[in-house]
Amino acid sequence: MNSDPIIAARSFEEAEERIARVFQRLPGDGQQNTALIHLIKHLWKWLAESANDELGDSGLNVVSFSALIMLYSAPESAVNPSELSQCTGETRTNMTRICNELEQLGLICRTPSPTDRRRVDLALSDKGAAVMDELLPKLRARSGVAFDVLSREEKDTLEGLLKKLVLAFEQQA
Amino acid sequence: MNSDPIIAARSFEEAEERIARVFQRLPGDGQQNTALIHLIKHLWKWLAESANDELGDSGLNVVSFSALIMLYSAPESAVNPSELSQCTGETRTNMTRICNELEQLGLICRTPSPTDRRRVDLALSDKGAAVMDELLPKLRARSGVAFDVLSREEKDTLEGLLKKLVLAFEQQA
DNA sequence: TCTGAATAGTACACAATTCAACTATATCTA
DNA sequence: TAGATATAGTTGAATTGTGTACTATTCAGA
Repeated sequence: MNSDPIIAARSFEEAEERIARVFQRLPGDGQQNTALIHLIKHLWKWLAESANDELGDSGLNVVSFSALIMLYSAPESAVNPSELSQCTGETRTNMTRICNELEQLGLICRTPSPTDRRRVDLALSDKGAAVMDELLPKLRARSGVAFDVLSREEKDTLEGLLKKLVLAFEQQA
Repeated sequence: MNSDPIIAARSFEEAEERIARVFQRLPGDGQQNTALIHLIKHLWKWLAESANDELGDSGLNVVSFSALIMLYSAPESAVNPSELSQCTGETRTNMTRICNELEQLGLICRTPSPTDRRRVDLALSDKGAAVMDELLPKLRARSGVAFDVLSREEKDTLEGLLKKLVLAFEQQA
């Protein structure tokens, strides 16, 4: 889809070489932390690029899609833009804009909260649910292919380590 | 620094709850992959926000800083914008703009490559090196605090798993 | 060696995101 | 209960990043 993809390694060897090259240039202590940061960044960039690619002509991108996931997965309960921005890691400002888009696409409905007049309750529309029914399997398949290089145990280990880091980071903030 | 920080968990419990909440809303198969994606995204967002915060009033952000790291770590060899964009994961377009900024700040020098007349050789200026001498320890300290929740063995494991994923992803692309 | 394909760098328009500020409402506390 | 403080949502300006297209140069193969 992109004419100038960010990550364009052609082969296993090329990718390894690139990583090694980056590491060579980061001497001294703290090297491993820096390496981990680079890996995490590249991973996220790839995941985002890949998802955006798959979403293609749906009019969605990875951010609006992740907002829809949250609504899709909790159809019974009301969700507010602020919660959404917390869950997705986007700013509230950006979430407002994303909700505008999603509303214009007819994928979500905004209604004033009956209990807190500052709030807006968000919900998937029928059309929104249908779109997600179609898109979710596609996206899962795409990321699944790559994640399947890890065994079940490795995924569990990775999840544990990443959670540990996220919690440490957030505790620090 | 930011008035509206993306990640604003107040406590360990709150963060755990938030993660659990996200996971609750992602039923079905592929759940773990989605969980991993969310963790990676949040981690990268936190790292970027944290670094940007530390960079503060230096006039740099996490992207221009990572470009400078590459130049700082290879002072002897010439580096081109394209290499830089590969290493940092930014588009070439963006790297051009970043180099413009860095040049205006007097942190880097652009000289035409003597061997390939399409290329531009980039190098840190003395001022650029001085700035990095000052900033690098700060940034390393900041990220170190959080990464230190992991033992040496855990970091090695994490690095191994992340590398495996990056390579798998890039191979697929 | 000539020609077509690939690469490096860039400019410009456009898209996405953030920052700062504001209104309205709710909550907390003296 | 009054006043201060915090939260929810939004807007407009500014920043940051991308898509497309272009020139110049190099490279690879007929």
